[in-house]
Amino acid sequence: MSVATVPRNRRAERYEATRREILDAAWELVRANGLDSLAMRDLGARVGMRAQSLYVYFASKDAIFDAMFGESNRELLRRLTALGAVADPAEGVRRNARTFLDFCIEDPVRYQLLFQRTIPNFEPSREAYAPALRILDNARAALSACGITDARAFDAWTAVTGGLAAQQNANEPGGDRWVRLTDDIVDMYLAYYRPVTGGETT
Amino acid sequence: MSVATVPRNRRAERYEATRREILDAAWELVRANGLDSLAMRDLGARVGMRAQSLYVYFASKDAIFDAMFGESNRELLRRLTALGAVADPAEGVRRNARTFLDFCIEDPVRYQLLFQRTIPNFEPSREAYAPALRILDNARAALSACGITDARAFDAWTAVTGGLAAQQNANEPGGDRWVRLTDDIVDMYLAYYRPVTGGETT
DNA sequence: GTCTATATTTGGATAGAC
DNA sequence: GTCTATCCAAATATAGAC
Repeated sequence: MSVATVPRNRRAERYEATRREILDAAWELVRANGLDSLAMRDLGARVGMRAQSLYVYFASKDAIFDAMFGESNRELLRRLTALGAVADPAEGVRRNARTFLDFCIEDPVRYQLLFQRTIPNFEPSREAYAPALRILDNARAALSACGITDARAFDAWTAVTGGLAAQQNANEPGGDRWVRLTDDIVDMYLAYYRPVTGGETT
Repeated sequence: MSVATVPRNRRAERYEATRREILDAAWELVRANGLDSLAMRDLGARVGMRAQSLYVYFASKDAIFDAMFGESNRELLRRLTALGAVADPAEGVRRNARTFLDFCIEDPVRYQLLFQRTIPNFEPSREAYAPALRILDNARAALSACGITDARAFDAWTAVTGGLAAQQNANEPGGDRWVRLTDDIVDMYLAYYRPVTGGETT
């Protein structure tokens, strides 16, 4: 249990801190002006640099979006895995849905970046995208605990939960007109797709 | 029953025909290259004009998008009203959903224009948007015939149908992995939201 | 009604000095 | 690692001749 096995590297630390600062500024700007109008000039100004200096920290504008995409995905995955186990599998599904939807509506711009893919030419890297797969696995596991394992049923799940988020952000960002229906929608879904034998057994 | 009460105006007809030509070319271009990369230069070239000459027919690029938005909305409304009456109200709901979803997936770019609102700064005019309200009324009427009149239930309806379209176009444009679930989703929805007394009575 | 010419804006990115 | 100086490209839109 050594206290400091890894020698600190002040240069690298400073570099990382600056990257972090740039990303934070980027989030502020896109929340204020929209995803598509993030400009390197503005971003530089926000952190007290010229646009050109940003290229020391990020290879391109898309690399900045990619970092934002990646950290958002990791955050959602973190929240979902933090939920832990519950006795009632239906409650597990409900919590999964609520967590997902809270995440989607608390920052519409982040939602747009992750799920709408509206930035011209931007394609997330495999690394940034990876957590999304585990997020889906997480939902699949929650449904599986309810005895729902069918692939079509899972597609129906992504459609109904995604639909709530989409309607909310498109028609009433910041409100709760659609997301407050989450529990109803989960009830409706489980009533239809849960096998009558019920249950989490194999 | 006069045959030609309105005198033809060859000049105006030519003008309208050219506008139509420009819009058709715009549709071709956005389907090929994406909504956001529609450029006046390219559009001009497509119809054999310089970009500048397009301004004789449309005041701005947004005016072109607005015309596209309007005609798409009118087309969807036309299809929905053409459905007419059915004996079984549940079948009416199903047809409404199928018609809507077919429309959404047959042209993902049109879907994006109407429902994703991803073009920077573009806001449809009131006139172009108007049919959307009647499209919603149409769905409300179909559900109402099933005894579903609650506002929350209607929001749930737009979420589940919209969710199918969104998932399909986002994850598998051109495919049917999600839209083929339409009838299941309608069954699920009606099973949950239809009052047990059932029925189309007043 | 179409053209040429041009204004204007915007924004990503590189080279090289310090 | 930050700067100045540029480059380059793309696009919308206007003015005015023909």
